[in-house]
Amino acid sequence: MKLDPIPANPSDDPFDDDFDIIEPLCAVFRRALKGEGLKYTPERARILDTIIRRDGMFEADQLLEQMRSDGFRVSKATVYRTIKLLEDASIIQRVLFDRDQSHFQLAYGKAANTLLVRMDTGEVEAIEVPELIALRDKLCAARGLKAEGHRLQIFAVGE
Amino acid sequence: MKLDPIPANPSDDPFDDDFDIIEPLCAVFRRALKGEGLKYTPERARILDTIIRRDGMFEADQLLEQMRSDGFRVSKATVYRTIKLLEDASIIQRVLFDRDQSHFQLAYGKAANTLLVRMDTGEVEAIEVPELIALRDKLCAARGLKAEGHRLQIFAVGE
DNA sequence: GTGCGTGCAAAGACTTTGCACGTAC
DNA sequence: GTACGTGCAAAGTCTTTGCACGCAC
Repeated sequence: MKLDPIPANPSDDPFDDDFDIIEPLCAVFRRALKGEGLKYTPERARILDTIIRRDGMFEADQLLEQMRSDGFRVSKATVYRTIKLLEDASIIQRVLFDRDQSHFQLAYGKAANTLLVRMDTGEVEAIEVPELIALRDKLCAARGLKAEGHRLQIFAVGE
Repeated sequence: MKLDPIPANPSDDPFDDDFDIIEPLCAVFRRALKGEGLKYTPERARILDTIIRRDGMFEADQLLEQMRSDGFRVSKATVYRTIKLLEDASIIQRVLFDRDQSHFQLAYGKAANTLLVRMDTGEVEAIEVPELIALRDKLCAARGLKAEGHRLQIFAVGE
């Protein structure tokens, strides 16, 4: 994929009002930015909105392509920079199951560190596994360590 | 890291006889290569041997550096090409917990899919967690799926 | 108005590939 | 002797960064 120069924008104003129809997360992001002395820009709002609409795993340039096909002017650099901010704000999290590219998913409000990956359909579902915390803490304690987090990916197929 | 040109070789003959002191895995690799009509070369033997001696997680250029400091002439390209062959032969497996680089580990004979990553020291230990299989199978069964594999990373610090 | 943000191009980091020469079989 | 392998350099990908202009606060 090799698209850097931004194509002309079909709609004149890239900043219109329905970009934040999903209020809560935008508010979270806004607050996080303000806390760092950073600004809530149309581009950042759009990017988060696009992520929310996708509602699934995404890659940086999927996001870029989708935004462009939706008629938004955004640069690759801004997408990457915003992804980093969203990660810092714990609104999205990096997944890492493909060696070529980083994948991300919404993470806010859930500790989505267990993924059920369907190898036949490609679907990825974030699931809750409370038992894992106990298991992980036990394993660490047995070695004199303190668990700070974990990540589990389960690969499955329908039967 | 930026070292491509191979430095002059301290020992004249890069191919001496103790490169395959650990017989079994070399034999496995040799057989796998023969099966594909490929050749068992000194470089390939050395690379596998170096991996076995390390006995832990490794990255492509760690391998390269170690081989060079051991006095072997090998190129980056050959290391990458051989890693791919070893992966195909299921002798090593790719780990993916760092977004910058692929990590690998010996895979032959064990299913090392749980990693304990020490965030303070950077150490990574592959551990066995039999309970995980049952847990994972249960989660899949509850959704009408069949588990094919899993991968767990636990992040911890000393206390 | 100031300082952060954006787009663009270029640089970076890891990995892959084309080519000519060399070697395992 | 032939086909595969190697080293080197260059190209490829994904991601990051320097810079000048622009906008949110």
